[in-house]
Formats: sequence, structure tokens, C-alpha cells
Amino acid sequence: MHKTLIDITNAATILKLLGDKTRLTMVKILDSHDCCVCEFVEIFKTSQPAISQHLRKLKDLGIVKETRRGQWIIYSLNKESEYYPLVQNILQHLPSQDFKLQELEKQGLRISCE
Amino acid sequence: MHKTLIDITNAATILKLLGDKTRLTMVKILDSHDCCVCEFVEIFKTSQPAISQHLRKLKDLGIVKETRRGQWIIYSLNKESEYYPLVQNILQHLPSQDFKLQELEKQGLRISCE
DNA sequence: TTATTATATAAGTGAATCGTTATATAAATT
DNA sequence: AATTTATATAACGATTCACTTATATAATAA
Repeated sequence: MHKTLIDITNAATILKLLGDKTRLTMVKILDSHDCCVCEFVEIFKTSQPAISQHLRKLKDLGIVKETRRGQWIIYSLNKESEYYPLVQNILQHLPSQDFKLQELEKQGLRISCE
Repeated sequence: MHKTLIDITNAATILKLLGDKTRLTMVKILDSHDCCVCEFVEIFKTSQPAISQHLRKLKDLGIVKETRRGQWIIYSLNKESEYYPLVQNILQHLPSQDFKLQELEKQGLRISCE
């Protein structure tokens, strides 16, 4: 099986970053659906700056990328990242978090960014 | 492929624990060789309490286990851990750290615990 | 039994981390 | 042009974390 070896210092940095429940859940959600900031704000019931700061860290390491769509900024997993294989491997061990998006849809909050 | 799903809160805890260069390197080394505390002290060139504290955290989560052998306590990976498959998966992405043990042997320091 | 060696624990300190509030920027709407 | 909506950044406080020094425990050797 192909495995890109990752320098242990960089690997520790990535794992530390993913070692936060909010960020780990974000990444798991992004694994199946792109999302904008406002959706995460609803999902995690925390402040918008807190969400932006988490996304910034993920973006700084190249784990996620952003695309502007009008006034919204859509985040997605960066599949070109050298860390993507590791991230994918980790995510396989986690249960789907899609129910969080489904709750949003029930409340009609997901549509806001589409 | 069998994957044991890990609750996302526990997964974040595990990843945070592995998100430290010293602990991650320890676990990678333990993946191929059992080690005692004094070896880690030499390898990481840090204090004995610092090493003991790292091992304590890994032990508390069940990632490593210990066996006393005379005055030494030998640490090894706990392959029965529910987190072992995840840990294994992560370690596959890391380059071998055996060279650190080999350096010890050159200095005749590894033999001390055998 | 005393000293030595290996390891663990406790307490304290400085740095890193995460959330908050306040403010800035940028696009869309009026 | 002014307002609103979405997002980012800055500054600060509380908590967490990893290390240090000092001390405790436990096995071995003298």
C-alpha cells in the first residue's frame, strides 16, 4: 500500500492540530461535504471568530482550502496536500458526522449558504 | 478493511496525545522495540521525570503498557487497545526512528537495560 | 541495613492554546 | 452611497501543557 512518509516533526504538528474535537469534527464533515463558515458556527454553537481561527490553522497547514462564492467562503479538504493520505487514514476510524449537517437542514439553516 | 470506529471525542484525545514530537517518536520506536525509561532519557536528552510523565499519559490512555523487569520498567505498545488500529495506521506514515536506538547502541547505552 | 540505581510523583513556572469581545474587510443589498 | 451580511484579525484572559527541581518509592548491590 502506498504511504507517503511524513517527517515526524510535521506529523506531530498535524496530529496536534487534529487533536481538537472541533477541528477534528470539521475535517470529518468536510470529508463528505464542503461547508461555509456560517454553517460551522451553527453546528458548533460557538462564536464566528472561534470558527474562523480553527479554519485558519487548518488552512495554514494546507489541510483545507477555501473558495469564495459571493459573500460566502466555502471550505473544503485539500486533496493535494501531502498530508491528505494521513488525514484520510485517520478519518476512516471516525463515525460520520453528517447528522450534524442534517440537523442544520431540519432547521433550514443549511440553505443559507447555497 | 476492518476499522474500529472511535468516538470523536476519544479520537481527538488520542490525536492530541500523539501530537507531541517526543510522544509520537516514543510510540514509533515502541512499534519496533520495547524500551525502558532510561533508554528514552538518553534518546531524547531530556530529564527522567519528563520522560516518565510522557509515558504516564500514554499509559493512562492504554496506548502503552509496562512490565517490570528487576529494577527496570519495560514499556511496550498495548496491542489490545481499542486505539491500536488507529495508532498503527498513523505510524505507517512515519519514517522509522530505529536510528535513534542504533545511536544508543554505538554508545553502549542500550545494553544497560538488558 | 545502608547505598545505589531506576522510576514515579508533586509542585512550580513559562509558554502555548482556545475562547471571548472589539474591530476590520469585503461583497451584496437597498 | 449607506446598510447589511459574511468572514477575518487583533487583543486579552483563562486554562492547559511540558518542562524543571525536589522528593518519594522500589528493587538491587555492597
